[in-house]
Amino acid sequence: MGRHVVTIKDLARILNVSLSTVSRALRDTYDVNKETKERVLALASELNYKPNFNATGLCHGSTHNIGIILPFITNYYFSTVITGIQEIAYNSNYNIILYITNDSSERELSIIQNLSVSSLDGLLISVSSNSDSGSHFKNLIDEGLPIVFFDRVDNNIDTSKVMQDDYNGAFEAVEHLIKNGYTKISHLAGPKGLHLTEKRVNGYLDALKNNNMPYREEWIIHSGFSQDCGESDTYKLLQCEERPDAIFAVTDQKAIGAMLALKKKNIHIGKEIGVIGFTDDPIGTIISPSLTTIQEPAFNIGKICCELLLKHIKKKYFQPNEVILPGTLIVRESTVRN
Amino acid sequence: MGRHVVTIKDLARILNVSLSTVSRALRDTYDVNKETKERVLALASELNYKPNFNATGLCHGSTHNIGIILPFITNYYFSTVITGIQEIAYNSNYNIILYITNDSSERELSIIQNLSVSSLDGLLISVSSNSDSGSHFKNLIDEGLPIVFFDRVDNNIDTSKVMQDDYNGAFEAVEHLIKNGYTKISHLAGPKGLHLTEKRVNGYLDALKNNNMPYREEWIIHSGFSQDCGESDTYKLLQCEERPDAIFAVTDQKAIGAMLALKKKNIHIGKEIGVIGFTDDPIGTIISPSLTTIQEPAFNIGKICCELLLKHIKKKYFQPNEVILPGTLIVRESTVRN
DNA sequence: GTGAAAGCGCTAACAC
DNA sequence: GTGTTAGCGCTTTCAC
Repeated sequence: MGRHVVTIKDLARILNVSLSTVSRALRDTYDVNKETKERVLALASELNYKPNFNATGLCHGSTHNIGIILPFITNYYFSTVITGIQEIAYNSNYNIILYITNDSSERELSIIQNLSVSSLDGLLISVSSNSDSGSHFKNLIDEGLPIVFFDRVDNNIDTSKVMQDDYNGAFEAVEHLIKNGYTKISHLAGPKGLHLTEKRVNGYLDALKNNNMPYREEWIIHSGFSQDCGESDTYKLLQCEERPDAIFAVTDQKAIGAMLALKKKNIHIGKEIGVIGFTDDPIGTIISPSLTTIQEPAFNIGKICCELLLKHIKKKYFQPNEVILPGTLIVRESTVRN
Repeated sequence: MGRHVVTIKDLARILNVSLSTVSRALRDTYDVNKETKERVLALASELNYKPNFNATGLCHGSTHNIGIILPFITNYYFSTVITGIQEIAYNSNYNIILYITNDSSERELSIIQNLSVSSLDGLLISVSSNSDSGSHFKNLIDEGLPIVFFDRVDNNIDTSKVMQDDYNGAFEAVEHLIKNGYTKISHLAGPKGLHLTEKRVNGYLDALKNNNMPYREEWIIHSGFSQDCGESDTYKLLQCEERPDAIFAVTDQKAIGAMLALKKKNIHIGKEIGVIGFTDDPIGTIISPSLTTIQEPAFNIGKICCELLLKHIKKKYFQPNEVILPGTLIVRESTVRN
């Protein structure tokens, strides 16, 4: 009961061999008498021996823990990314330690400042809006901690990054609207200062330009990622001097907010105003009309950023790598002008 | 660069005092000369000293890590519970290590078997469907690891549990349907063998009985928690000899599936067939008609189970505690017979 | 009030 | 092929 866990010492005592022999047998390394090894392994499994990670960690200077710092887990995108990360980590025998910032830059800062570098082998990060933690990330990197950014990256830091193709996704979304006959296309953008926001805005602007479509400053509104922001921004859009006939939202969440606003105003989605999102949250198939969107490869982003991090951990000087995964246009009802 | 992290030794050398003095100063314990202490603290903060958790863990036999084992994180309920857990853990300086079973009992088993008890101070668990890990949980407990179950509990194990009031929630859901004039009430139940499933079934049955409502075996269908299950089960329900006029679904996800099926069959939700769920997933306000449901206190469940676990960790023989949190009926459009 | 030394569980030279 | 020993970073007696 009293929490006595079996140690290597117990095994050695019982089998009447030395600690090192047990250690060697357990790790299947060096030459150990086959028979001895089998006896050790048998006893270990019988007594349910498990190595103490604190001890192995101390010896190796490693912990088999990787940290994840991200804004939220309560949305489809992030929870799916984590599931992807976890898939790779699990198969490679790494634990994942979760830190949630609630998209608050203060919380993010406090997490990083209190982070014990020695209790982590590596770190996966998606920064908060208005993050001012750049220099702290740099400190961590200087202390030798491998870091990979995903989705919301900090562009001033030279390390590996994994993200969807924000620019081309936005470009494709807007071209889709244009092809379907919409001519006054607005954009519900993300918070300013986020790399992802900027990329999607640029994709939006370039698609308009490339197709000689009109652009008005009042058609682009920056705010948070929430559904509520999408809803209230849409009311503003409806007040525009020149009312838009289509909305490209930076995320599905905001697109859903927009649709709710349009419904409340009895505006026919698709026919009167087209709506396209970005994510492919399953909710887009449940809402009516269903939501056209750019699908993000969330699960793969999780897998790939974890794989990349593990490479960094294994090779001391692995070259920083930037991976950009393409999105896929998924056409549904919200952009059909029937 | 070469990953040299500042240690207590560095501080001692630089300040020309002994290791123990530094250690004592840092932990604000024993008598340390006020001035010495200040010097140590100043240098520590200047050099950004962080204790090595592996080392402190080894000394104390503790790690400040708590594990969470659960089926999924990609749904509203679980991701919200985790956010609650994280809130408490963060404030108490504990890390959370995430293990996802994908609702597979094999994966769950493998996770538990490979769990190094010595790398965890405690464990929070929501079991997978068809879990057969009971005896393994018992082993962990015998080894002295504090465990708290939440939501999906294993009833054969004597330890703390935190859950919503499944029985009364179901009871209230069904009474609500009855009050609104529905008389042939069906139940899309969860997988057999899960305590939660059973409780909700019992609440359903007792509410029918108490109100002298008819009950037919064909009106209750057991299957998984997914939306797809809800959808296909609903088609079965529509084939019943005596077609039900209301559906109580074990979760909002299944209720959503049911609504989708009803919509495809052009059945008027509310008027022809009422639908009520259990969770209060935000999607219930987005779908049309909006979904009546029993709200689960997911965030609080997370907070409370984490608080309870911390109590177990601190007191060696803390009495197992069963906490049951009430749900709240939230009436929306899907149960209105307009 | 401070230092020396042992030890947490394990690994890794270094002997033999 | 196996044992001995030092040491990872820190805490904690036990001296002084």
